[in-house]
Amino acid sequence: MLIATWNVNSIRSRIDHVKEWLISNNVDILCLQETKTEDQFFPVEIFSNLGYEVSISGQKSYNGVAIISKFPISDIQLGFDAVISDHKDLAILSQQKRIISAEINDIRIINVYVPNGSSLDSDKFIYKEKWIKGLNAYLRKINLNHTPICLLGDFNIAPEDKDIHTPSKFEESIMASSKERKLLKDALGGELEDVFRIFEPGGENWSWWDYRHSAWERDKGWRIDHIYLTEDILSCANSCWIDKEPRSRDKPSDHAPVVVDISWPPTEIENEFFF
DNA sequence: ATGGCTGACGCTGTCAGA
Repeated sequence: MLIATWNVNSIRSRIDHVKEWLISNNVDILCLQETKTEDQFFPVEIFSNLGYEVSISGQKSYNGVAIISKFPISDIQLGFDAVISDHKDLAILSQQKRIISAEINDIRIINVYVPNGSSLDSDKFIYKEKWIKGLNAYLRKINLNHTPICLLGDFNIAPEDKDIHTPSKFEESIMASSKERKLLKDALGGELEDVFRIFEPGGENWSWWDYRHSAWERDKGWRIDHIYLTEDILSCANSCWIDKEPRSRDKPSDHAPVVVDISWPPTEIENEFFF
């Protein structure tokens, strides 16, 4: 089973790329970020005609997340609301459509678009901080159910220096600061593993290249799009990769999709092996 | 070479992203 995450920077501008990529890669579950459109304008039919179910949480112009799945989607949670209904910052966190989760094939899929934060001294950074703390509370609550979790999306944080093309140029700057890295680490709670790093421990693996400064042509990127798995599914993962092909195309998103291949559900043999 | 690109909105510019 293939699960993928892709910040498409407007689904309506990128629909042809997304459709072709889905077909040629036979992905089972695709989580999108920055769809940038209200639900009524989301091209649902294009995906349903390909045999996919679609769950969306969008807004005009900015943000927006969606789950596209070949398997039935159930127990959809839009935003933080239902999961952490008593959280102190819920009202402001709900203003931006940045998280959608659902049960698919007995896995809790949580698709996130973490705020960028602009710079560490901005109001937007305060929002980013609140948002990640909200995610932390959300994950603690979900994890009480002990369900397998796949948390994936655009985190707008490079977890380590090796996730940045020239780390010395970005010390303690946005997406690279120790403060953001700690917030993310705390939210993961020691239970969610960055599956890309299990298979690719080395550097020079980017998922985002700035549109400016010929960053793509010079391969000056960052790895800010991640897939995190709990141990129960992590042990079933076969590989994880960043597909740079869509970024090389004409009129691309500035992000490339990240894909994980999982043998799911686990076979009887594997169960016997484990227990 | 890091606010020297891109998309949305809606109009000839402004905001936001990262």
